Amino acid sequence: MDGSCYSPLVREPLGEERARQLAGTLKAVAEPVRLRLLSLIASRADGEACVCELTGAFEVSDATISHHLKVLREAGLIERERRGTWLYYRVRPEALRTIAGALMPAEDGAVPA
Amino acid sequence: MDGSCYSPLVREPLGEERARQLAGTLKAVAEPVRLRLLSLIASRADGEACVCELTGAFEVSDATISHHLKVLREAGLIERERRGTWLYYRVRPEALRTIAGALMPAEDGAVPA
DNA sequence: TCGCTATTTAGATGTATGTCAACTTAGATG
DNA sequence: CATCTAAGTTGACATACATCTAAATAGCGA
Repeated sequence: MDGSCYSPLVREPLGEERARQLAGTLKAVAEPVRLRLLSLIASRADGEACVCELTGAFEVSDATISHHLKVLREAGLIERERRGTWLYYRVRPEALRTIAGALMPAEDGAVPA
Repeated sequence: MDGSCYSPLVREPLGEERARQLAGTLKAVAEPVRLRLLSLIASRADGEACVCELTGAFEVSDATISHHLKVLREAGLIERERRGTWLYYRVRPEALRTIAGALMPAEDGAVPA
């Protein structure tokens, strides 16, 4: 259901179905709070964070954070694990790599001036 | 206004402003028709396509295609050039590279188990 | 200038999305 | 069981967005 190996969209025209899938995943990422949540979780030394460590960093309500985490989770971008009272979230690097790879214009990392 | 050199969001927590910028660009891409437009233009041999070559590939109206092209253009993802009666669109690879680079989880391509 | 064609803009409409307050679920502990 | 805390769900609301039809603009050729 996820298509973990997209070829870059510059190589050949994207099919209708794949475009819908990719757009769905991208929509999950294309929101400021969700981007910061992803970044906040991913940039931790141990790669994980519990909800209580996340809610404080934003000006939106806990319910909204919970909603955004759900969106990210349903898009396959993060996963969670319960340890006692707390839930710990972790980023799924393959998912990030998939969308980054689909957008990357060329394999060689050369950046033109 | 574009911040052409994001460091990946996994490296350090994304600032509020940068998250807003990145999300804005990602929103432009996070739509099936726009993804296919991007792909259709980018995968051309000469790297460009005129509107008349694009409208036929979709089931939406010409006005809608025009709207999506405008969204992509305002996000800095494509540019256009007039030649006679027709407008030719071209992808800006740096823009794609910027968002891909911001999402890429690590420089080395190693996929953890 | 007049009309022809390619593309964009404007206004209208239905759907999707971000947000919050209030309520519920789940685990821990007395 | 009663209660406390962590996190998620529900329902409502306002805003954002994709789409269409109809009208407007911009080059080109006669």
